[in-house]
Amino acid sequence: MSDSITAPAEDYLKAIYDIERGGEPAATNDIAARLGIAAASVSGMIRRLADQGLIKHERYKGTRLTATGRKAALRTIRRHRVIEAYLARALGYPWDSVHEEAERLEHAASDELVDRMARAIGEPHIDPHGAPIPTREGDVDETPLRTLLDLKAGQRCRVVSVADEDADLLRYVAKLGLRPGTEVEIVDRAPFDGPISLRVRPNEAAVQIGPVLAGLMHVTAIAD
Amino acid sequence: MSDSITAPAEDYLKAIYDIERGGEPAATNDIAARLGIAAASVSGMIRRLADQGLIKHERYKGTRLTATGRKAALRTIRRHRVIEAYLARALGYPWDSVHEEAERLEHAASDELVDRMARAIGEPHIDPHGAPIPTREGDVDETPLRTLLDLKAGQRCRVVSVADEDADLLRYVAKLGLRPGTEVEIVDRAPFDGPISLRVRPNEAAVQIGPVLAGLMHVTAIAD
DNA sequence: AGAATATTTTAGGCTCTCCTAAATCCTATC
DNA sequence: GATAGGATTTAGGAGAGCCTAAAATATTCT
Repeated sequence: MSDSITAPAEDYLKAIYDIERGGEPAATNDIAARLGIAAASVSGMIRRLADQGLIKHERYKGTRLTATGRKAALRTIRRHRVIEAYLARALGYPWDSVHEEAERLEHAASDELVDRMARAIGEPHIDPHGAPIPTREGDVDETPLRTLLDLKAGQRCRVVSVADEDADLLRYVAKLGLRPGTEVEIVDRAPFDGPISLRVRPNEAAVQIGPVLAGLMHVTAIAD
Repeated sequence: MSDSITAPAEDYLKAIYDIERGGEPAATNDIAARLGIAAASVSGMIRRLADQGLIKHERYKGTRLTATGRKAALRTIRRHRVIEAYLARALGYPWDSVHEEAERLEHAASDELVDRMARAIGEPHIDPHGAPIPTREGDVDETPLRTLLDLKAGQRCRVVSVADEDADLLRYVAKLGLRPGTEVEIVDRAPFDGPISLRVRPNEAAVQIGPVLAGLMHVTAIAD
């Protein structure tokens, strides 16, 4: 069975894909941190994945996905995001709790099921957090996104996605009115990594968010 | 983690539950056959399940579920059957292919998801093969069912369920018009375990089925 | 450069779930 | 009531995936 990809292996591939999007090969430590396991355990799995031709690893340097590995990662990501979208739209799940359920289902659902789910909700191209859903063929929009940290006071933008799956955080974001799709104006930015002041709705008080949260809010600038 | 039930353990409990319905404690060999693994492997798992208090095992005698084990088995069976029903009704799965998908999902789906699925399709009490769905509380109809083998020529009955999940077999059963709910009359029974002749629809030719298939067809007699 | 620090890998262990081969126990038949 | 044949269990082993502790390598700082 050296060709079959186990559930943990799928998680590694997803993690490596995400980290690698930053440009650099994925460091062992970063993979370990993202998966919440010991770095030593990652070394072991890296060997197995490399043996399967899913990744390319240079000792002490880092890890990159091969074309095969990338495809496998995107398949898992598609499953995950389609399932999230389906749970939210077809079964009434709140957006802050779809992630956890999808995290388990993505390893058990067949491609057939995922396709049926996608069809049932009209072939969505984003998940409930605004992240793009890869196509069956493995194409995704990989345009690098800006976050609220990249904008200056006075600029306007639209929230595209929230780069975190923590339920509490998502609930907080929703409470502030910052769900994907929302238009926002940067009212003010305090210096020294201070809070950012946003106008979410005209004629309402601005809301303040810290730089950590701001860095998780993917946005597109809106030409004025 | 001695209290958490792994996916393989859930499969053992389901198997034991099914076998035990025959009245006798489940034999190691029968469990092995049903799960498609070596008998020696079953001995090992039996020890673990007994340690967890899920089963009672008497060496060389057999295995029975404890109350806790029974509850766990029924929870898994509920998951499985709700998922089957949901796949068929909400996602258009053909009845012959829901089993395989449900077999994997049942170990990954949360109770929350299963309940939402059940609600979405109107809290069904049977799955696509006619098998009863246990309630959230773990109650099931365990009335012993008769099969076509228990009836004589001339008797009429209604197909309740098909006790097999093989896709080809299910397709064949459907082709004969013998889906659960169908009314059937025994036209003739050849002796010496010969074929059984059934009238499925009035004014149509009788169909013949062998004793193996007949033994899988659960029915209730209809008072004439 | 050389030492201190951080990262990564190796070594050795553990659990789970499966395997085959060999013992052990039960039962049914002669 | 001994024994053959079948069922069951034990013994020993394998691979996945995790762990901690220690060794190896890379990087950073003085």
